[in-house]
Amino acid sequence: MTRVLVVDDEPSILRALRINLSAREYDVSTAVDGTTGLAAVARDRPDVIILDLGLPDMDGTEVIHGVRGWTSIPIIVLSAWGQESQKVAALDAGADDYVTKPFGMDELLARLRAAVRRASPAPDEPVITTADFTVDLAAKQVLRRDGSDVRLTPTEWQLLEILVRNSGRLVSQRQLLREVWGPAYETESNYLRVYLAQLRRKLEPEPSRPRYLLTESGMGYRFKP
Amino acid sequence: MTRVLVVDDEPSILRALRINLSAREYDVSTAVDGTTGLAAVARDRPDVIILDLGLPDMDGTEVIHGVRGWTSIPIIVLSAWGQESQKVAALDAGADDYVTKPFGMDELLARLRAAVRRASPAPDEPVITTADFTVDLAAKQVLRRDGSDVRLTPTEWQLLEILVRNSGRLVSQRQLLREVWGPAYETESNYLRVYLAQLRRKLEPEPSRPRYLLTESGMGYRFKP
DNA sequence: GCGGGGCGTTAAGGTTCCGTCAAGAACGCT
DNA sequence: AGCGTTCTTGACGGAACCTTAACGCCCCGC
Repeated sequence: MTRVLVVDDEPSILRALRINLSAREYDVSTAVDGTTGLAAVARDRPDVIILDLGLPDMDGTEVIHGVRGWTSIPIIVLSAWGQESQKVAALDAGADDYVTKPFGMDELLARLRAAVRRASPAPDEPVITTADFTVDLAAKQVLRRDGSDVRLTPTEWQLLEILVRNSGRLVSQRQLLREVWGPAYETESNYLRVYLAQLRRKLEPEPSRPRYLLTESGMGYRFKP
Repeated sequence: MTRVLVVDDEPSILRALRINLSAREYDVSTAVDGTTGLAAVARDRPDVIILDLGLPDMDGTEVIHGVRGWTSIPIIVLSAWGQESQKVAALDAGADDYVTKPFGMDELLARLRAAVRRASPAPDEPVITTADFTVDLAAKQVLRRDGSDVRLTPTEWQLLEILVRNSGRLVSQRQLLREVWGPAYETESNYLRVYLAQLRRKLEPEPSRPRYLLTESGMGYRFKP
């Protein structure tokens, strides 16, 4: 769940944001001035900060500098209309975006999504580990326990990937054939026998007695982690 | 020098931006519609794109999608006042920022700086070391173990940089071709064979038996540190 | 006990993919 | 304009890969 920290001294805005963000499955925390805001950043480590420039205790750019001193958490600045120079100063201080009040909630949410998207370029990096090997889907690599890597051909890899992505679940022969070879090959179960044997020879400690790549006779195959 | 591509059909805006950006040491190129804009992106590889949504030939979000399909170059969208929903659509399509016309030049410049700063930080370690050579991404330099530097052509360097930045991960041929030569060359795997051979001749102790620049037949290439 | 279907294994052919070389075109610099 | 570097393009031998067929095994029903 994405964590948002809102730093603003106006209760009405705080309330509006809390309601709208919570409704969209954000985890919201708030602070009413720069000092507690900086403390909250350090404590909560939010994924994104919404910062009002008009704070009672310190200048907005100071808060930005205070945050940028040690982290690159995205900051979206909020402030009253006009104030062109303030805008420039905030962006140059290290803010990521700027929204002028009054603002549309949809726009703020869109900018929020954009900021979070930019900050987290690696959406998922799944690695499946067994007692004998690890499968790294992002790197397209299989490593043995001793660190040596297993060379897989494109077809072998496609097959393994589907089975691993459905870890523990039974995958039917038809589905495997369709996803690897195409819909026209749904009955060529020969291919599966050949390639499963090759995968077992490369991955299983005892290929003749499979521990990870299991056959469910007449139905399909299953990867057991 | 930072390269900026401006896509807009209004000559006055084009002219104003060209003058202001050039004066601030940006390298400016322009395009007057979406089609030539997309072509210019592939050809010029700008560091940032300023895109007007009101183009004569295609919808702005289409242009954004066309760019986001293969690269994450920052996009700053320009458009007439109001149009809240357009704003949201553009940001969700992958734009990085949004400025409404009429805009202050100072604000645009500040947002430009913010976009460039976000896109090109050097947060990770820019030096990769192997037993035979070190790659310094920041200095764009490769040094042999004995200290002599390896001369790489621009294309060789681009290729090596992508592989090194994805150290250990498999990079598909399509991705390499797209990022080095552009989306139109996705099938020219010939180029990869030629340049990989050249890189190996310059970097590998035994070019015919590669240790760092590995081929995965039918899938892509991998840099192994 | 017998036959058949599903599965595992192996190996040979044919196809695709890769490494290598070289020559001409395009580019940049003086 | 001339020169050197770099990029593009084509061809070829060899390696890697996919397809296909054949054979033996096991389990199950008859």
